[in-house]
Order: sequence, then C-alpha cells, then structure tokens
Amino acid sequence: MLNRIGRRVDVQRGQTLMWEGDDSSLVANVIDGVLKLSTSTADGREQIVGVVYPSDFIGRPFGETTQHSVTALSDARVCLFPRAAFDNFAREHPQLEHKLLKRTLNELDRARDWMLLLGRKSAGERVATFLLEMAQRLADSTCGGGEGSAQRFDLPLSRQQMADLLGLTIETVSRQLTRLRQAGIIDLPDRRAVIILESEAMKAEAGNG
Amino acid sequence: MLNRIGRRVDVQRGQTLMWEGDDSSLVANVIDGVLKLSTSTADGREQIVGVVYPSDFIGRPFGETTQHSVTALSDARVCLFPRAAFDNFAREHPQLEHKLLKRTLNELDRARDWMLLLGRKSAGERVATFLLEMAQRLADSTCGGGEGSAQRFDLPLSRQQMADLLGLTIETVSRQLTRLRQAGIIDLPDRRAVIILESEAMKAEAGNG
DNA sequence: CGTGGCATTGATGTGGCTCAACGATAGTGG
DNA sequence: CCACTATCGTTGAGCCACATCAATGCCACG
Repeated sequence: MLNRIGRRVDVQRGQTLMWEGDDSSLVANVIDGVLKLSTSTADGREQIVGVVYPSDFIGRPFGETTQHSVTALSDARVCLFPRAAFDNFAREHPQLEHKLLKRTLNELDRARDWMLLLGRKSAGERVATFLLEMAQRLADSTCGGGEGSAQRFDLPLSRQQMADLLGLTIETVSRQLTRLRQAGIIDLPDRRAVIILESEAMKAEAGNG
Repeated sequence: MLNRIGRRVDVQRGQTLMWEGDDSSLVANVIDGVLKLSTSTADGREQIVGVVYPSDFIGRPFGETTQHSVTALSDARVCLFPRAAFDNFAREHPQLEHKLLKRTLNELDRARDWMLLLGRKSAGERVATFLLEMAQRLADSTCGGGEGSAQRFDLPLSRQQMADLLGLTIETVSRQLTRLRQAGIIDLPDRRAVIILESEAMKAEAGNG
C-alpha cells in the first residue's frame, strides 16, 4: 500500500510546508485543515494561487522544483510522502496516476477560471465570487444543511489572505464586505464568520447568472 | 496506435475549435500553429487563459464539459480525437497517461505563475514578462539562433489578444510597447514583429532578477 | 490595563480605463 | 497600379476604481 511510504504530520496554522523554488522532495495528501499555495514577486508582493482542502493533493510529482509555497491556513494534518518514492510508486500503479491526472485536470480548470477573475473582474465581483465559492467548498466538505438561503461559515482566511487571493488590497476587501453587508446581502457576525443572506443577489454581484 | 483514432484537421486563423461550456467531445494534439484558450464573462469581457503551441495538448479528457474556448491565432493543423475513444485508449496505456499527467502538471504550474502576473503585476511588468516569455517560447519551437542579445520574432497575437491575455486594455498595451521602444529596450519594425534589444533591461522591466 | 495584531474607515493619489480622434496598413475592386 | 475602405494600432485628454497613506476601533493576550 501507498500508506507504507507515507507518514502523518501535524502542521500548525501559519507553518510553511514547502517553499517556492525548493527542490521538490515531498508530496502530500491533505487529511484535515486548509492550506494555501502562493507565489511572490522579488519585492514581496504575494499572490495566493490555490487553496487546498481535505483529500486534495499537494506538491509537485515528476518535477525538479516546487513552484509554489505551501502554508497552513488552519491547523492541519497531512500525509507526507518522499517524492522519489511516490513517483516510483505512481509509475507502477496506473490507477493512482489516473486519479492524480483527473485531479490535476480539475485543478487546471479551476486555476484558469480564477485567471478570468484576476484579469477581468471588478473588486466587488471578486469578493462576491470568492464568498460564493468558499460557501460551496465548505458546504461540500462539511456536508452542511440545505441550500435554502442563509448559509453561515467561517472564513479560513484573514483579510490579508483574501486580498492576496483576489489580487486586491486589504482595505478594498474590507470595503467590499461592508458594502455587501450594508446592502443586506451578507452579514458579518464576527471577524471570521460570514452569513450569505441573499444568495441570488450574491450571484448577481459575482457577475454570473 | 493512437493515430488510428485521430484525424488531421486544418484550422484557419480565427476559427474556433471548441466552445466554452460545450460537451467535451473532442481532444487534440497541436501539430502546427498557435491557438488560444479563453473564457468570458456574461457581459463579454474576455480572458485568454492559455496559449498552445505545436506538440501541446488541447481539450478536456475525463470530463463532461470543456471549460474554455479554443481558437486558432494563426492558421494551424491539429490531430483530433473523439474524446470517448481517447479516454478509453488512455486508460489502457499508462505511458500515455503518464505523459499527459506530466504535461498537465506543467500547464498547472504555468497557469499559477500567470496568476501572479494578473493579480499583482503592473502594466509595464505584464507586457515585459509577456514579451520575454513569447521570445522564449518561439525560440524553443523555432530552435532559432544564439541567445546573444538581439532576438527578433513575430507575435502570434494582435494587440487586442495581448490585452486579453494580460488583463489590460488595448490602449495600455500599446502605450507600454511604445514606452519600451522609446527607452531603447525593444524595437517594433512592424505591427507583428518585436526585437528585444536589451534583454537584461527587459528582465528588470518584467520585475524578475 | 496596557500592548500588539487585525480590521474598519476616511482622505487623497494615481495607474490604467474610457472615450475620442487620428494614422497606418492590408485587402479589394476598379 | 491606385483609390477606397475596413481593420488595427497609436496617441491624447479626462476620469474613476482601486491603491496608498493615515487614523481609529476591536479583541485577545499577557
């Protein structure tokens, strides 16, 4: 089994598991928690290029270097594999490679969709799109109650991290959130919590249907 | 052989091979030419999410729908496969799936790098980064002469398409190009041609080393 | 009761967008 | 071969969405 070459590791919120540009020596499966993938410019501007949840895969198999840093957004637990061993194991198990291929194709579609947001959407649309997607993702993993209107969830990201994901500044994110709150579309009970009150209005804000 | 289920097809510049949201019924290999992958918002803003060159793969295997339109930027030739047949063939040929996985992982890295550009870079940095990458890519496929300073190439994209790729407007792209020209970093002999005169200065403009 | 890290809010600045005019080039038909 | 036209690209003027700079509020922690 694959488990023989993996080991479970706890990761604390804020801890970085892999660094952009490092030799790719580890890959992993997320067991629990939320982590971010990010890149930075030389002068320190950061962009979050992906957010991963339980059952997602992280790291770069079949490649020399890791292109993106991986940092825990919440306390997390992952199953780490040495890359070389994983690569070998994968090559001998087509079913695993097939599964990995499907995941990677999905991630690619998601990344490309996000490019539309970063390249063409306004700040309001970005924030609304983000909140809807986050609600969706967290509903998937929590298997929370019905879709009927009011959905509440806790953001795994700080305002700064939301800004880094959306290609905005912290102030703009904050202002867009208060705008949505004042419009009665969402509520913000505390720093991390969000309640989507009007999901139809929200979709309109996001610039979809 | 895989060739048995594929057929060669010529595609004219401007012709769209697949439409965003369509059922994924075809996949293909690029034999010759350059094509774009793109998405749009409901109100018509467009974002180019990828540019593919000879030997690249297009389409969405193992998925119900195509997330992005595919349009020829130059006259092109591709080898088309019915998706269902390709999927079956791939499942039975782990080596093909392995190759596809490696390509897809590379594409994902590239897409994520592009997210940094779209989310965090200035117009000047975007244009410079684009020109450097294009020079690189075209040098790879043409196997053109030495790296020594002056590189000339023809853009496969119009100004509008560059804008759609970089998340800018056509005017801003134009202004950045004239700025680089006036700074003596590039030359623009005609609409499509670019000569990089000072590749070091160019890298500085791109916001790298 | 401070102290430090996040978040909100306000005031001001600016990079890139918008709107508009003009110029260059390629394709077309006489 | 040249005028005519459509398309694409460049340039300019003004504006606006978002960034920047700065002050204040809110908790959680010692």
